[in-house]
Amino acid sequence: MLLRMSTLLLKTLREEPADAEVPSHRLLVRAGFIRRAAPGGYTLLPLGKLVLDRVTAIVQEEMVAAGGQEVSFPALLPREPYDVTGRWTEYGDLLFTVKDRRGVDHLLAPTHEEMFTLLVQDMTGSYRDFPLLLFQIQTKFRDEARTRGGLLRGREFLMKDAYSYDLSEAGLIETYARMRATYQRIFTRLGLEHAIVSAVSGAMGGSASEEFLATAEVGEDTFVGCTVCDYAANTEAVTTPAPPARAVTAPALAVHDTPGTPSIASLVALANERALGGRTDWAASDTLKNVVVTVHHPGREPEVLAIGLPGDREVDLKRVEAVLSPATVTMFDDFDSRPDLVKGYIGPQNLKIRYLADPRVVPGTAWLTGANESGRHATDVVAGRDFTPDGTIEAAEVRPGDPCPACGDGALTMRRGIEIGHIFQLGRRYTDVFKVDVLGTDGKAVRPTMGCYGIGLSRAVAAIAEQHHDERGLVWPATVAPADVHIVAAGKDGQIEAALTLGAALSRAGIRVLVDDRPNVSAGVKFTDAELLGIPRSVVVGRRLDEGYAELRDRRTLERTEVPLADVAGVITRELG
RNA sequence: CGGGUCGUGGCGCAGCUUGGUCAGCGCGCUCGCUUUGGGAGCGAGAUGUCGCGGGUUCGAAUCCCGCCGACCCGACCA
Repeated sequence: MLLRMSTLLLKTLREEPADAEVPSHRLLVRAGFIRRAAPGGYTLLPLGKLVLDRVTAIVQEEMVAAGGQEVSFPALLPREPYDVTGRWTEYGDLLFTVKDRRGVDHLLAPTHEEMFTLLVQDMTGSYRDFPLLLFQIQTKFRDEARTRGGLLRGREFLMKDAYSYDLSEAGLIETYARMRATYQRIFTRLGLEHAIVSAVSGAMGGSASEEFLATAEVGEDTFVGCTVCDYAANTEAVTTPAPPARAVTAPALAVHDTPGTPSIASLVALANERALGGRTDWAASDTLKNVVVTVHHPGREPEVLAIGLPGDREVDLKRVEAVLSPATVTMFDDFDSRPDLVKGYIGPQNLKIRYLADPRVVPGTAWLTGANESGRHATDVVAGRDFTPDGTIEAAEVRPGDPCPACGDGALTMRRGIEIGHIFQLGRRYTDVFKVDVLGTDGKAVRPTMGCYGIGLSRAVAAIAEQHHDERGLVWPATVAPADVHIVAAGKDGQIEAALTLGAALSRAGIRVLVDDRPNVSAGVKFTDAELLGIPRSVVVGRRLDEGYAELRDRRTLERTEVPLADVAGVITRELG
């Protein structure tokens, strides 16, 4: 490959695009890799397309090596299969739907579980056809409420989605493990530093679920790690270690007048002021905060639910929803209709609604909490004596410094990441609804169990840019760079010709070459552009050409070395290994 | 979907409060000459439905209403 900048469709921008905020978006636009074309949609320019193709090739290669077979479905699909699985409605506003000229409903697919499963149903019949691992690389559509970050979150994006079909749980577990290892290889080859975090499986159902997060400050996902062990998890999936139950030593429950204290802060202040229970060292963590939420179970009446947690913690509704999935949860606000729920003064004693408590609320713990009367609170409200929760719930926000649930020794740290991959054991949700049965070795029907494995390819390009840049521009990993070497003809006279001659020689040796052969462009501009474009090595054919020397530059370290022109091909070939 | 900021040549911006030589600046682009190792110099040029639609007015980039779009925060997010 030999690209000449004199004819390449490329325009680098000297100034920052005003509508780009995150580094990857800014640099990809400024360096001429992408250009916005539609709300949440980007045109890949020649250089951007080269990078995406290299990313895609790596993914294809590893998927095939893992036993995957590539297929390709239409992106425009009929409604019916999605009605069968319920996703036409369950997917909600995120689903891009279209009507054809006859008014018939179609959708622009966000994922393809239905189509893959129907294909498997159509083309298999015997245990001999399994296990099966199919994948495709397809444009996916989601009517995102808010697109952001250029390629990071668009309404249209390129995704590799794979689905495995096994006839046994053991087979699924084995396939899942193989895909997990494959993903680690893929992301390592892409140069992406990543964490594998346990995730909740969400509305898709299924048991094991892990997300691959490329660490980046601009990432939308917060995940926790441990200072001691290798635990990593999405905040939704973090479990709280429960302290051991205690013997009841607290005195009997006592009710106090606490006027004007509907908030934890005001309650703690008043409790100390009045020395409730003889104490003046009340802290928010001594109080039990009781929050009322409305749980919207699909197809059922909403449930009003109370959640108890230490008063120094906020409720994290995402964590609550993760537990109660597929139900959605909102804060309850219709206190007028429930005189039994006294806003600001709710206690767990004698509640008429279901009450779930934070795991820290173990039997024997004594709390300062509401007395279920306006302007009154109670001290020494003891779990297991004065109230018994209907269960525990992971509702409290996770904080840095919280104890690690895995090793118990370390503290949790919080970092941000870009979700670039997600794998999970889907189970039989889809094979059940489509009644996919095949004959087993004993002649009896067996229902395959599924795994699902996705990688956002266009997003991965952005994630790579996010992790590999400096103040001068992009710094592509060699594995995905649009070219292996960037030859800069720095000056006048024969330098452009010499650069092109060198480029042709390298190209013949199988090296991807970009030559800056633009006439009448000053060396300074060419150097700046080379640094912005981020091709890992460049060769400057310039002032020492007459002496037979070129200059090699390393984009990452910015190191320069003089090399005899005749040796350039050899040096680069050696570096490429 | 809520809150905020913003839409003016390809890009970055000024002008808007106070309607009337305000359609302007820098970069980029074209042509000529010079220059050529760190975003060159001089000269001459081209490029705008001022996001879209309606309204007010003798007159609207400027005021009013509606819509669309972008970005940020939040909600949402296989």
